[in-house]
Amino acid sequence: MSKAEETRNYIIEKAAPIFNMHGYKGTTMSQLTEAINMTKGAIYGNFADKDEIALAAFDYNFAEYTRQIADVIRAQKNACDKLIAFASFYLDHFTEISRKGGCPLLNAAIDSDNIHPPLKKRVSEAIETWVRTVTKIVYNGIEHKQINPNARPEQFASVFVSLIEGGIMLSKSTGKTIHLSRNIDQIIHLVNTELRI
Amino acid sequence: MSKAEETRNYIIEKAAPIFNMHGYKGTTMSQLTEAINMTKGAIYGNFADKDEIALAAFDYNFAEYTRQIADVIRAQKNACDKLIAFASFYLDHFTEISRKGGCPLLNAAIDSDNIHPPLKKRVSEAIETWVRTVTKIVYNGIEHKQINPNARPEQFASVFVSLIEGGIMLSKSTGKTIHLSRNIDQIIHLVNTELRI
DNA sequence: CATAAAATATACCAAACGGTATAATTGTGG
DNA sequence: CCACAATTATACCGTTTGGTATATTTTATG
Repeated sequence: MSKAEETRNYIIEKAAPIFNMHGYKGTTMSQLTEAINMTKGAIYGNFADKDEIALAAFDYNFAEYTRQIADVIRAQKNACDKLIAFASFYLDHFTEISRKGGCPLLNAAIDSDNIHPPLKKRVSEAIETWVRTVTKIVYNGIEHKQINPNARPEQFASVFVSLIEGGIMLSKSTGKTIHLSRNIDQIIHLVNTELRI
Repeated sequence: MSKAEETRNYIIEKAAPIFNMHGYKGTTMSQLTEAINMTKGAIYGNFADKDEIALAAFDYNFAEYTRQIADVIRAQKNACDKLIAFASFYLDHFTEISRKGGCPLLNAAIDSDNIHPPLKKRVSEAIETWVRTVTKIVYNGIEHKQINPNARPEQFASVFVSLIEGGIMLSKSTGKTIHLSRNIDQIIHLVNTELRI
């Protein structure tokens, strides 16, 4: 990794939580220079504009979650257990997620809407990727006779993602973890009663 | 209603969708003067600062939904039907909701986080009010022997609100109504299989 | 170790930001 | 219809915004 790449990664790493916490418009170059500990000239030597940093920051945040979720899923063999581990990840790490400003997917989806089309497009794709991941787990479960063949994978995926995102929103906003906790319970209940064979 | 009140309401009415679409930081006084068709001096003659307009705009948006939802709920007698009508409202009016920038509760919750504590507090209270409304419907249903006494009202309420908000987020971001549609189906299914007697 | 190239800091820019003092206008009660 | 008060428009303020030209420093290479 060249020096340039290293610096670029360092900037993204520091900028990512700032953008996630304050949003695109809410994040200023001054905040970034302070957090990154570099001058504006230095940052602009590595990025064309604020947009490019914001997009890279979102990609970084999303990749970080993707990586962690992938680990959690891989650790389970049964499709139902994969889904439960997936959902439980958010409850188990809620404090940390909260400290970093909440779910980047949810934040960026709301934040980019009407103010940043390129970011919105990227968020939209990330969401679809995520829904597809859940859908695939269910299909695989059906294939391996771990999940009821009457299950509707797409239907389940939308509900699954919504319960997680909705739960994070409720718990983050009210400061009460119980909402997310109830939603994860619901997911586990759904998995065990409607999916699991 | 005095002239001053009338003007104040007019300003709020015009400002509300702007704030809902672009967020607090994303909304500028220039955007407001243009939409309201008044000069900055005139607006500042009716409001102390941007904050006051933003808070009033959120209250307006929330009240607007509260009013419509109340009508929809009142139209049904059975608690289960109230819940289904409540949820269906969002699917039936999704196009309009989308055009106005999505759910104000969700938008303001994300938008105010880390950048506007007074607004965040108000959003938090609004969310709790909303969850409590759903909870009460379930409790009333149990009381009137329309809902299974083993139902858990608080659990259901968190799931109910999350499925709606999560569905709006998914559908709004991806541009595909199907996500919200699946979630409303899930709510109806839950009501009919787990709540309804 | 000299030197060219790459990266960073300094100092600045125009534009847009939220906000305000004051003048012009409009509405209103006698 | 006049006079006073309330409202709105004009013109401006200091600050901050994202961004850049240029000087300085650091890094890599022969």
